[in-house]
Order: sequence, then structure tokens, then C-alpha cells
Amino acid sequence: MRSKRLNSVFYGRDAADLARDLIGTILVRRVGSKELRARIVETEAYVGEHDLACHAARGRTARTEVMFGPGGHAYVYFIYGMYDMFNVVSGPAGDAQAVLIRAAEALGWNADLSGPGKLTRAMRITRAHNGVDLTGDKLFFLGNPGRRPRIVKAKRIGVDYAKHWKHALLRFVDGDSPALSRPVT
DNA sequence: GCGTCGATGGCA
DNA sequence: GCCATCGACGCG
Repeated sequence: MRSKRLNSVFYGRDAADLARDLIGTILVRRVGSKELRARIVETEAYVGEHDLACHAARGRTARTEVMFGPGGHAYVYFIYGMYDMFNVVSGPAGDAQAVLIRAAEALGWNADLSGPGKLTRAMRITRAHNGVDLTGDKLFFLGNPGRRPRIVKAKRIGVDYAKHWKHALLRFVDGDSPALSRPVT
């Protein structure tokens, strides 16, 4: 079954909706003459400047600049001295929301994509991709070609500093996937 | 199987 | 000093 490339209308919605709807979609990464594909199984929504877990909560800075732009662009940042995190900017320009891509299943190649740092390393996504248009040819998503996944909501990982926002159920997983970064408990 | 900890560098 | 992580290590 052939699926359509996700477009700016899809990305222009709230991060929580986008995070949920990205589960089951296919991430395509073209590098040289190769094409790496992966089925998204885990995401997290960071819903704007009022969300204390969202990087944009600390204002507009050089790092968070792309989050304040229009949806459908990559926000890639470097953390812990060795990992790049891949996010999809969500919502309209001026509304700093994004979806962190946390885990996926490799399609047609062998890789462990069960974590945000593992996923970017294996798919060769780096800070060089910060700001790239996800409706372009190097990095994009295809709509879910299969059956509707069983979506499970949970608390986001690693945001205990975020006061009451740490309890928000903004992590979305495919409840039937064996490739999650962590169990949902 | 579990919890703890070090690596490693950009950021505010 | 902290961090939207990962993998190695020690346990018993």
C-alpha cells in the first residue's frame, strides 16, 4: 500500500495531536543513494512556552529559534555531550510546539532504534539537520500504511524538573511495539 | 534483573 | 550546574 508524504497541514496542528498521529507513520531518511525507513512507535509532545518541560519555556534563544517557526521543520538539538535529539516542529509560526521522536522500528534494514539517541545515530540525523523542511527530500514522513496502532499514553521521560507538567500524559506509544525506549508500566 | 554512575559538551 | 541519553558495571 502506497502512502502519501505528510504535508504542512498535518504538521500545523497542536503537538499532542501530531505526536499521537505520528505513531505508525514512516520516517524516511535519504542519505546518498540509500534510503533508510523506520516505523514510528514512540513520541512525546512539548506543547509550548507554558509547558515547563518544553525548551521554549525558557524563551526564544538561538537553540529554540526553529521551534518558533512554522510546523513541519526539524528541531535537532545536542544533549549530554553525545546525542542529537530529533523533533518535529508543530503548530503555526509563533507557537513553539514540537514532537520528540523517541523510538521506531527499522524497515528493511537492521538497527536498534529504541531510543531517541539511538534513532538519530542510526539514521544519521544530526544538528546539521536543524531547521530542515520535512516536506523536502532528505528527511520526511509517509502516512501510516498499515492498520491503526493501539495508542497508549504515558508520562514523558526525563522531565522530573518540570513541576506539575511532569505528570502530563504527553508520551504516546504503539502499545504493541517491542521497540519502545522504555516500557509504559 | 536491577540500580547507579560516568561520558562528554553546549547551553543559559 | 544542568541536561527530552546510553551503556557499562556491580551486585550476590
